Amino acid sequence: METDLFKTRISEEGLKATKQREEILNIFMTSSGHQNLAQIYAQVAKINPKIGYTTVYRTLKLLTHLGLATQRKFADGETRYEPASEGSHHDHLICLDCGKIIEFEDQTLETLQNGIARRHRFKISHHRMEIYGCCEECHRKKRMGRRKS
Amino acid sequence: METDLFKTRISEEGLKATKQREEILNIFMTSSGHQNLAQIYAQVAKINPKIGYTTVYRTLKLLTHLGLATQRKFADGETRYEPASEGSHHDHLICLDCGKIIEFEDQTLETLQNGIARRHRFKISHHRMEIYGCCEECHRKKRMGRRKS
DNA sequence: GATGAAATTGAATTTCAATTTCAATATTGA
DNA sequence: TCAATATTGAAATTGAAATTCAATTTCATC
Repeated sequence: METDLFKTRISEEGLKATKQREEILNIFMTSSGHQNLAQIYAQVAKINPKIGYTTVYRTLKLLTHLGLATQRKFADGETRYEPASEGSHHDHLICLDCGKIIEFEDQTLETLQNGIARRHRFKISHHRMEIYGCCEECHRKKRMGRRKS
Repeated sequence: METDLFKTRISEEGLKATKQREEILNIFMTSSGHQNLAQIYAQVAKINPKIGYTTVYRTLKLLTHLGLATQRKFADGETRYEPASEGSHHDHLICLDCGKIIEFEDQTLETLQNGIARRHRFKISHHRMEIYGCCEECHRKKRMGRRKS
């Protein structure tokens, strides 16, 4: 379980492993990813309603700091979190109709960005690539709808 | 001047061309781009302090709707605007040290995203690619600083 | 140029997520 | 166990974005 890594990392930082943090960690790590705070809090509250919103907020911030979570901001401006264990680097396809977020990895993209950076004498820290549009499912639904009318 | 296109577009939409809008448009179109509302408002206020923050806010929203401005949200979450006339499509290199935003265009990237979308049976509307890191200037400064100490 | 319906303005307010405060409580090492 | 220190969670605060509404302006028509 991630709990061990969590305990190690947390004591390395001189912080304390609490019931709440472990509970939030477990729920979060087994969650589907790309959730906003309200969604994560809702999951936590279902299991332990005594844990406050603030604690969930601070724990996600902590997990991000510890490298166990990744914070994402897509075009809608909401802050979302995903467990950091999922394939170290990937980008996203985002459906504008249903909000579905699909992850993808592309080695060519990584190579390409190196070239772009080199041309501008820019030292890369990280990048972000998002493709917005319509997912297969929504596209199919649209076609169906058109046919019916 | 863009004012003519603005007047055309605005009457097409059944809206009205006002002094404030024209003034904001002129200031914005000749600005350096990638500014947030507060920065644009500050520029406007310097020239005409009677124009309210709200009007600047609504005018930028309007210009975006008319296709004369583009709204951008980078990782810091701030909403920025750039005149839409600048090369129709481009992406950004963002310096984490000085905040500089460099635009780039890359045809290979466009081709690449088409492939990614096709593999996921995804219909592209648009994309966003940002590379974060350190610009040449800041990198040089860092090296200098290190040498001195 | 005058008129009035409709749109716009701008100060103030509201919204809402993100963040901070602070007193009560829990954790950890000695 | 104890004390030092960190954490919790309700409530308050912040700040950008968005809305409200009375006063004002625009513009097509006369």
